[in-house]
Amino acid sequence: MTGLAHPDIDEIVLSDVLAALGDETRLAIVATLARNEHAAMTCSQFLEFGSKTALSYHFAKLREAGLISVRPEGTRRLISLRRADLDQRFPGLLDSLIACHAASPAGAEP
Amino acid sequence: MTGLAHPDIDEIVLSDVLAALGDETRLAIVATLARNEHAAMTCSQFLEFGSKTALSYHFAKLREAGLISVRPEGTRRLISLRRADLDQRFPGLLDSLIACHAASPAGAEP
DNA sequence: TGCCTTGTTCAAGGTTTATTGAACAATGGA
DNA sequence: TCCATTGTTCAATAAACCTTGAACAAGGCA
Repeated sequence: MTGLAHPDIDEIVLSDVLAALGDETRLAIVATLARNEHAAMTCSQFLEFGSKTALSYHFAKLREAGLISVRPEGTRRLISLRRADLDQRFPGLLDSLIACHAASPAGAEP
Repeated sequence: MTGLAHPDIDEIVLSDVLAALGDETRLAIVATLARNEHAAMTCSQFLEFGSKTALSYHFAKLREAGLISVRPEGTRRLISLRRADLDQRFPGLLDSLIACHAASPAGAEP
């Protein structure tokens, strides 16, 4: 088992975080996670954003950048935003990003 | 002349901005511009970050993403952060990003 | 005029990215 | 046990990325 590597808090790199979010799909995933921080979300709840394979790829990107944590639970994976870790490493950044995305989502008025 | 196209304020896209900043070189360029917002900067002041050609490429990326404006002046180009435009489009984002970068620059302690 | 400086463009190259479909592993329930 | 569900891995592909060096354009100054 390779074991679902997550970077430590102080291994989270700003440019990696921004590169991970510099993609509409991953930005939408993170925004969705932020909107549902109370609930535990699984990969299959994001199928509107892409195929299973594509999602697996994007979740790996987000996990390696330190944005999300992935915890196996039975046959599925519970996904969550690393809100506390990110707030500690980059205070205010996540809120700022999410507010900006909410104010101008990808599919704004034509 | 193709004419140095700059996106309008409402054409600036969040994921494009983040993708542009998801690169150490461009992040460092923007941080430098933010630190010297009073002065007018030219391309050659950034040679520590890469070759002429590489810089030309990165400046084009930043310009197309809406982060900087480039104004020809004689034989050189005056580069500036689109601070006001960005603050209008994404309030607080630029300050947040710059603060995060300043708190954990690329070349932190080994 | 001629030269120097500043910066762009081009073609080439190697790397990384994002997507797809097929095959696989593991859990859980009938 | 068999089967459905969940999600990963693999190989392949097309596109985008970043860097390089050589060549070019244009302004300023002698």
